[in-house]
Amino acid sequence: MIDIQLLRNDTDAVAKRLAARGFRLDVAGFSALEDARRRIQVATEALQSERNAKSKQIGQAKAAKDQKRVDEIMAEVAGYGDRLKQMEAENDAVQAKLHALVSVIPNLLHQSVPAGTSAEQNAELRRWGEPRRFDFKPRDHVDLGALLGGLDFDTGAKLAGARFVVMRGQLARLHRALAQFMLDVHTTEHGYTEVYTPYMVSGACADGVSSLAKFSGDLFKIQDRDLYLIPTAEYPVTNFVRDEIVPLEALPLKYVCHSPCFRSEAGAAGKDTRGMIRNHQFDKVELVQIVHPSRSYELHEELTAHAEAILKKLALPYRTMLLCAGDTGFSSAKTYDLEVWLPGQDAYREISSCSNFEGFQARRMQARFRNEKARPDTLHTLNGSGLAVGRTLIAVLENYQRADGSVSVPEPLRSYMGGAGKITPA
RNA sequence: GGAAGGGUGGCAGAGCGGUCGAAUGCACCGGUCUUGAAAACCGGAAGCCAGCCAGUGGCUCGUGGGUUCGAAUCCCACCCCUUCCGCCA
Repeated sequence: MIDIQLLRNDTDAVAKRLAARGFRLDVAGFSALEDARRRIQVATEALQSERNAKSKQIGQAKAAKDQKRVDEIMAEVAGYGDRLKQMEAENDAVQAKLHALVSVIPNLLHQSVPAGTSAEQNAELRRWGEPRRFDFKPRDHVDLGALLGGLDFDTGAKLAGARFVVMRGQLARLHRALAQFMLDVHTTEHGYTEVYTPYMVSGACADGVSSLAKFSGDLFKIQDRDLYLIPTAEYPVTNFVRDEIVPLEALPLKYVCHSPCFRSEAGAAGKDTRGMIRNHQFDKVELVQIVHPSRSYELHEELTAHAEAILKKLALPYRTMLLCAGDTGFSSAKTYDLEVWLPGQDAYREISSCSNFEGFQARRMQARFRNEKARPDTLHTLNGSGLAVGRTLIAVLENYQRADGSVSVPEPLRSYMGGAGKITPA
């Protein structure tokens, strides 16, 4: 949620900043609603105050055994109940309307975010690694998977439909090795605490990190229950601090979580249908940081570097993109995407997304810390993939393939693979 | 699934219709004392919202409703936790 005070005090400026990301704020509508809210809330609270004062007097009169005085005041308060009930209902209604309006407003963008409406306008900040030159025509992961006998999309489809995969043998093991490797690096080298969480969260948690009203269609919901399959471990992990006041000295909190992710891909029909680039279920190792507002941008850079470190250790060429205004997600103030080189697609493809949400999620979640003046204050939240395991598997297969269809195992993964140096066709 | 008990401030734990947003203890912060610390003593301190910013008002004792002039206290529903039994990875 954006800062409601800021929205009230400087509505036009906020509207202008929102326009930068293509969101049109109905300024007149908001102002009218806000005026009504102020009027009704003030009036309601004034009447409540009066009621409370008189009730207190009744109590005092009763204590003084002054029955005459009690009857007098009771007569005065006679009509209050109904009037109050009506005003409170009116107040609730306008508050709900206002909340509904404000909760679907996206975050304000950081000033470093470039203008733009689509991914084409994202800014490439840096490249690392040289895409390998093949002396044969490189296969994509689907062909490699078929050759190696470890990626089975037919059985995935038989079990659950399109956008599901079954992995077998050495490829299943490589997939596991990647997740283990990432967890080990982040815990031992980058200072994260490993966590294991539920793979379903309540609607309140979902609404804490994003807008459930706006994006519930992207999630798989459990029938007849207020539970959603998580689309990323960001959902459970960030909510660790919901409704909490974190002590200052505990910051920053740094968590790493390996989990499956479930996405309906509702708006992606026909996109990336080949292979396992875009599945309904995939594994991801997620980095989450809960930080002091004064350090969020510094730590955002650090977190991004932590994700990049995995790509470097695996010697996978990648580039770092700064998303433009139109491509930055609802809750984010600033997002870096890491794109890995995929020879099979002859393109860089997203493998990690690292965002600074500033206080946007924290305000939705009521996640606070006790600041230097011992007052509750809004936290900042960060997260990033470190990395998407399925896509990393694709990247390893495609970048490490040999002419005969076998695949070398990157050095850092060999100890996780029982020392195997390569994977060969079955 | 069955039975019982319980959800109150950072924690523990009173209160069970009326100056209760809440006793008390621990922890915490400030002060006195001390060479310093501890102990002792004195004092302070919940969160959210609104505001014509005042030592102002409202809301909050799991959540939502109800009764009442007045609810942490009474009634209803729901959620969650604990223990026991059953079942089970």
